[in-house]
Amino acid sequence: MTINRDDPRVRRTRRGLQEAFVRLILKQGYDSVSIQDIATEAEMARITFYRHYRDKEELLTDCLNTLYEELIARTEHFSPQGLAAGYSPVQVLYEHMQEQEALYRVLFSSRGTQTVIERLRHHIAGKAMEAIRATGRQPIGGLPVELIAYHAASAQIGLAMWWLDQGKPYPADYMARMSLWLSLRGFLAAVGVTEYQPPVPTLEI
Amino acid sequence: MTINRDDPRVRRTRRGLQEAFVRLILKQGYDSVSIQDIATEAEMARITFYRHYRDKEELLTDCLNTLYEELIARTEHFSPQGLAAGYSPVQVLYEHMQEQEALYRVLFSSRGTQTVIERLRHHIAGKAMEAIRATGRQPIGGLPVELIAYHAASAQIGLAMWWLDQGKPYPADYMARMSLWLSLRGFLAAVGVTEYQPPVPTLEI
DNA sequence: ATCTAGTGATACATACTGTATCTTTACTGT
DNA sequence: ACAGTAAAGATACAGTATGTATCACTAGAT
Repeated sequence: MTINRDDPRVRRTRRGLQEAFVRLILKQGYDSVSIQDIATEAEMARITFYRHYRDKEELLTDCLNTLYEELIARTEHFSPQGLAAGYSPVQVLYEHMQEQEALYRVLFSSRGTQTVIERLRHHIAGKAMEAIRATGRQPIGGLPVELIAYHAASAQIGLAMWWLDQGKPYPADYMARMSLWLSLRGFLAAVGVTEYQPPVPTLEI
Repeated sequence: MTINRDDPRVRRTRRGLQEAFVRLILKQGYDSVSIQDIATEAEMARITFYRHYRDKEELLTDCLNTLYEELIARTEHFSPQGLAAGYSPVQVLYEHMQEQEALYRVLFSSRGTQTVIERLRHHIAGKAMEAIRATGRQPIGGLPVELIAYHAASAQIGLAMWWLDQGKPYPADYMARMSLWLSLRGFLAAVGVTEYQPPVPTLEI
């Protein structure tokens, strides 16, 4: 007696619940949204929620899975060569974010722990900006300093998370030097490509 | 009639609650820990929790703030020059993670939305690994391919989050090209430093 | 030794969760 | 168009978590 997802009533209901949930999360944050809230916002009986989802978590996953699958489908076309050629899966990500801004905001929306990570990232980015200023140079191509700094800070924190998650496969000291080196010198230098130097992006085409 | 934090009983209580909370989060995940659970684990009356914290969220913040302050204090010593010289705030981060592994696991521990980000990061890292293989070269200095890939993927996603958070200050297209370029060429190239090339880190000292 | 402030025990109102039962409404296939 | 079926609505209820109030107890400061 499972529910038939092709039934138009079911599609309406599920879509209604998903959209209501997204609106509420953006308005008041994930934790403080109750299932009654979702049902009320979607103008449905509370019990209808339970006919489709076990809990809030499952509804959230459902919302974001669709988003994820959509993005993945679009990046499948890319050949590895595309990466160096300028147009890349990253481009697809940004386009997709433009289209699905609300859902991406939910995806990235913070819970308690996230704000501390945010502050940490901000702090590391600040250190990076100091380092840039200390060189006494202007970034080439008018690259915004903030952007360079957050790029580096995100890489450092992300790699640190990966390291813990993987059960610390390398020594901490090696990771730290490695992580910094990669931010300083970049992907191409890491694989020994020196003959190809991609052009610096500029704001005005 | 606020509580005096210098009272040894208060310090004991708060520390007990914090430690109990961390244990429970690592065991069963943030969402499924109730305040009663925390009190039981800390061997205290439930009402004692409310005398110190408004809710779970506040306790979590308290736990992580201490961690954050500790880390920040240690990175304050660094001059900007240190960054290029090899020893950096990143090194301090990894050392701190070694010491406070449990708390960092809580900090990075995932909620629903996080696992989708995780999958996204994994996917982008996969694309990056394809790109590395497509060059037909071996990473210099025996750098692990996975590490290079996750470094890049984290930077891309982190910068995308920053972009949304800042209210999309630059065009999506520019961000995408910029973000990719930074990963490819790195921080030093971005600020036009070509005369200094930091040595590639190696595993064995 | 005494006063004070923090903790424990108990109780209670409220809100949320998850399920059960029955009725009403909307879709499907013929 | 209509009968059969499956989903949604209405109502109710048990179980649990939250947040607060009151009073008794006990550890710490002087």
